[in-house]
Amino acid sequence: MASERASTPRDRYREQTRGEIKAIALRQLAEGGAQAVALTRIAKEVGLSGPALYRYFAGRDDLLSSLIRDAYDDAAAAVGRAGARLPGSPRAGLHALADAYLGWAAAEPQRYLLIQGSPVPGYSAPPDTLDRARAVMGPFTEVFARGEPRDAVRPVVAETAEWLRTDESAAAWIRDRTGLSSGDDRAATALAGTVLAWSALHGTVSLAVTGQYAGMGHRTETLLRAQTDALADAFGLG
Amino acid sequence: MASERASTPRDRYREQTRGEIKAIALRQLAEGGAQAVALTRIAKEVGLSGPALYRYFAGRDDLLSSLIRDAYDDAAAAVGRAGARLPGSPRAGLHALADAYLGWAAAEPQRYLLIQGSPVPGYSAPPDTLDRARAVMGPFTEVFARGEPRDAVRPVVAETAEWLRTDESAAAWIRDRTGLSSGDDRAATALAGTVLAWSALHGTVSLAVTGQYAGMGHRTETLLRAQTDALADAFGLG
DNA sequence: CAGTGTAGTTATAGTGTGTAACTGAAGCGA
DNA sequence: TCGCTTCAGTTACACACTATAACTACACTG
Repeated sequence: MASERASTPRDRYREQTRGEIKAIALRQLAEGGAQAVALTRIAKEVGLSGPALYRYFAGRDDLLSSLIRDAYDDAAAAVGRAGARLPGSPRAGLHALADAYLGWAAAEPQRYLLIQGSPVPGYSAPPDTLDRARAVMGPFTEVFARGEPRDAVRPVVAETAEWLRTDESAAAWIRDRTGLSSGDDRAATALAGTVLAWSALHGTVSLAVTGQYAGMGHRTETLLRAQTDALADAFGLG
Repeated sequence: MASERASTPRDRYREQTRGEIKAIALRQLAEGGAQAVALTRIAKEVGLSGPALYRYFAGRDDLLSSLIRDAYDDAAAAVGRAGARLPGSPRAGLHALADAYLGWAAAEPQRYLLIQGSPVPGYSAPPDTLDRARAVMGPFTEVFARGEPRDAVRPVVAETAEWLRTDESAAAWIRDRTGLSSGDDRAATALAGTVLAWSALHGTVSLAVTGQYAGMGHRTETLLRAQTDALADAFGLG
């Protein structure tokens, strides 16, 4: 995470302090959500006095952005690990990826909410967020590339094909992940499935993580499995 | 909303001031999200000085709770209006309800996030929230009561049936809405479909409302239609 | 060894929630 | 009508948090 190529002792010390600050911030995040990450209390804990933290982070937003980047990378790694050993059938692959996604979110609820929860107005995401968000969902493209869209999702595939025709960045991403050119129908299918999977996952996972299924007799895994199975049916995944 | 049966002039005055405060809070909410609702700035605007607001609301949480209650009622009314004139086919009915849900959320994004966004840790929802949340989704039960679950969603229906057997409050709710007894398979189908619809709607609508589809070539309506069509297929809605 | 950059300090400003103690007037019963 | 109570509203204050400014002291570099 923190580049260990720090040359001078000063740089090393700096990196170490930055790391300590982030570690405490991460704990505060886990305990009370983003809202609970407070520079003053971090400073007290790390043994510095208030404004000293501004030597290490430009401000609270900068610190949160750093946590957000790490969270995206961590989530992408978790989903990526599942993607690296996908089972043969696309449907089983989709389930494996969805389980990995839910598993990470359930293990790190506040970090999930940090990247997927409702953004606080006033906070603007760092520009590299799009790439990182794509990285999380990347493995899903490979699964849906093998789909054969049914009626329910055909309008989305059509819209996605149109999008791929005009957005070079999205086309390049799909090409890198699947090797499919933006003219290929399968590219649009892959991307459409990924977006729909993201939407479905987000719905169930965020409700689960915020405890809104509490008091209902549902296991989150069962709900998620139903969503992904319905999606797999809609994409004709075998 | 505000009971107009206030007897004494004092009560009337009080209700009026409460209304003014809520109106300003609502505007601040619309402009900057829940985080932007600040008692001090409300006080300045209404011409009072700070602590005076505590005569009208026990605190910031109390004011937000009041806005939350109103938002639930408003959302329930919007979905309920669609539910009152449902078309013949259950699938068309599901689409109409989903459109009404999305329509309300898109028209009032910050109020939608207030009730469905990630809750701020530290804030605890008022106890009558469950009833209000149920009221929003109520019309969906009638649509799914006519479903015939396919493989993808059968495990959820089974879990729901078990839940209905043990939770009298949930059973009573379904009975009131659909007239189905908790032993009836259709009761479990209705409730399972509603929970899955809630999850799918929440996923797509909250991503749309927080602008996370921006830059993608998707219309939210198309994505939502695909989700609901897939769900309709999974429940065999004609 | 002089000069520079940087980690750290205190002081201060600003914004927000919330409590305490007081003031003054409206409402009300005898 | 007098006097008590209730309540809207005030100022003063405590506390938490973000952030900037101005200063100090040390370490590194030429």
